[in-house]
Amino acid sequence: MYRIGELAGMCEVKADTLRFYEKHGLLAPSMRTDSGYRMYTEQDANRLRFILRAKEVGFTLSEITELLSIELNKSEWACADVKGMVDDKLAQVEERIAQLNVFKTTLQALSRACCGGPESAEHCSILEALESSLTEVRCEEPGCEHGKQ
Amino acid sequence: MYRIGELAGMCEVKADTLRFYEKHGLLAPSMRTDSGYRMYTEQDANRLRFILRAKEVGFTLSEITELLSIELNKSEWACADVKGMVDDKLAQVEERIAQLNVFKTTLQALSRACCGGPESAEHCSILEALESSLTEVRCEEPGCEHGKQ
DNA sequence: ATAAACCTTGGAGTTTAATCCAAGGTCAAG
DNA sequence: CTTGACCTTGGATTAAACTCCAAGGTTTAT
Ligand SMILES: [Zn+2]
Ligand SMILES: [Zn+2]
Ligand SMILES: [Zn+2]
Ligand SMILES: [Zn+2]
Repeated sequence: MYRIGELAGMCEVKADTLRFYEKHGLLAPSMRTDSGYRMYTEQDANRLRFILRAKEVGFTLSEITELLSIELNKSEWACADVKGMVDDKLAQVEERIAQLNVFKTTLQALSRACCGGPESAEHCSILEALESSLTEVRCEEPGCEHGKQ
Repeated sequence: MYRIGELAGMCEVKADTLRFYEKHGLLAPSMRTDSGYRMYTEQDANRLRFILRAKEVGFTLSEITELLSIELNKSEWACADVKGMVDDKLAQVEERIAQLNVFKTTLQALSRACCGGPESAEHCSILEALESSLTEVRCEEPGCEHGKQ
């Protein structure tokens, strides 16, 4: 049996986080002492580890709530349900990666187009691209060939 | 000159968003009518387009505020300053992509390990992995070979 | 002259995942 | 029997970027 601070220390979260999880229905201690202290069992600790592992994979707390409700009633759910959640999350992650790759490509083009020198940004091709269009990225600084064919 | 709704429609944002940008110092209309209506000039519209392009690249509004302050005082800044911001953002984006790739890899392993069939999730390898460790991903369903060497 | 479509303001709500605070109660050591 | 470390509660705050609302004023067209 662990007090809140012990369990928190063990799992490298803050006690506040455990209270937060309790308030949001993810993890309640199995007991309280007579004086009201939360006492977590080993089973509670395992539940917390489940939560933290699911977070590592990118599930939100509300998705984890769903996962937990499956987990403690496994026989009423099919593999398909569980795998569906994983695949949905995978699709979300992939979509976000794709969007970030668009950002990345544009940022790389902007970076390449600017000489990054100490001269005035008056003709900085990054600013000019943002002013007019992200598709035209060329450095106009005299003597600077960045971004030019 | 555009009324707020016109400019919003033109740039495919909501009028509320323009009021929000004004409250946060990103974009104020150059004039008001006698009755208090916001009137945006073509220059204001260009500033909005600048903001929206910067958002497309993944800058936050507070970064865009900084970018705008450079943009309207270009001569006091160097190319290095501007490129520095782009490169910082690029590094952030790359870091986030790397984290998401970790999620993705683990999710793929989880997905591969589960048969996704209609049978009970009692022995679902996804749940088991979350219960014990993300590194052990194997399907224990009788007859199911997913995730097994 | 009246209805529809637009605009104004201030303020509250949304989402996510905590984090922090104040005022007070509990427990073990010395 | 008093410190100090720990615990309790409820409620406020954070960041980000909107989004919505109510109550009322303005414009424009019919
Ligand atoms: Zn240059
Ligand atoms: Zn430059
Ligand atoms: Zn299976
Ligand atoms: Zn399964």
